Amino acid sequence: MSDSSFIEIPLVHQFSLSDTLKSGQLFHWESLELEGIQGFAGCIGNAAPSWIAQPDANKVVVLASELDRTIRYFGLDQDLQEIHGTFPPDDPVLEKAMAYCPGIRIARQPLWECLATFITSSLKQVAHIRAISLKVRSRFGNGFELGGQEFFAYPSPEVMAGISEDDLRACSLGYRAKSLALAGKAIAEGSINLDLVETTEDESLAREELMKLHGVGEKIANCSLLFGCGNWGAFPIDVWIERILRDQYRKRVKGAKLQDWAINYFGPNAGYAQQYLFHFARKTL
DNA sequence: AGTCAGGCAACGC
DNA sequence: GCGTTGCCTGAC
Repeated sequence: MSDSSFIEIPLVHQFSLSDTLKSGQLFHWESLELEGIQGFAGCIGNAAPSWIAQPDANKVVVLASELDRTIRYFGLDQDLQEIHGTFPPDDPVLEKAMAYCPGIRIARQPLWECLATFITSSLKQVAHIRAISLKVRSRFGNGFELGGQEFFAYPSPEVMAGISEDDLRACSLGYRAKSLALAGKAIAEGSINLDLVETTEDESLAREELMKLHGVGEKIANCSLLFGCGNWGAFPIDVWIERILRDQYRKRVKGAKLQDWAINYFGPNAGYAQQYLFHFARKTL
């Protein structure tokens, strides 16, 4: 591979590849050194693997062949100032969280692999989610070679629909195997329409469509909207966010009431604010 | 050995 | 509507 296969991306705003990869939205990127540069590689959708590295804070390089895909996926084209401008003013907790990890971006994952991965995340820790993702990809997804390592795309809904629940259970999925198998079938046969979820302007319609799936509740639906549909207004509440809203923001309510408060308080990019709070809470509290 | 995780559905009230 | 309980698995 020649030097010309890399392209350096001009950074307009702060970016931290490492924080973004560790912020609980992406679970399949693996460290890979190419031509002496330490980076990370992974498949985006069904395409050949992408690779990205950040040799120093202001320098990001990617594979030229996957340039546009990688920029879009990691949100390197996003206008952070505009997003931050919609956050509530004078919020010391959010300011502290943003100062802790100012380079986090919300990725734009292909919706199906995002949804499927979060279906498998229920009541699991990050290391488990990574292990499950790797097993599902390597057993059932298309394989590619890059830099002497093998990488796998996430199996399509059609492929997933053809896998038995027992074969999925062999990927350490436990009771989540049923949900994943059913989701593949529902999407492959068209009873759940992911194109609608992705394109509709009606957020509640999109959320309801996702929640028709067995194993998809409020939290996983919101993760899919936020990380898979670019809907930065969606605000997933997991135990970490619930904890920080309770302890730092002194909110005593739960469930739908907490959700309503957060959407209203954090504004149109509430989900983006959530990502800073989440990473901050998980790493420091 | 028991407990507990980045949730959900089913069931009880 | 609200609160409780079981669920696969792996890590401590």
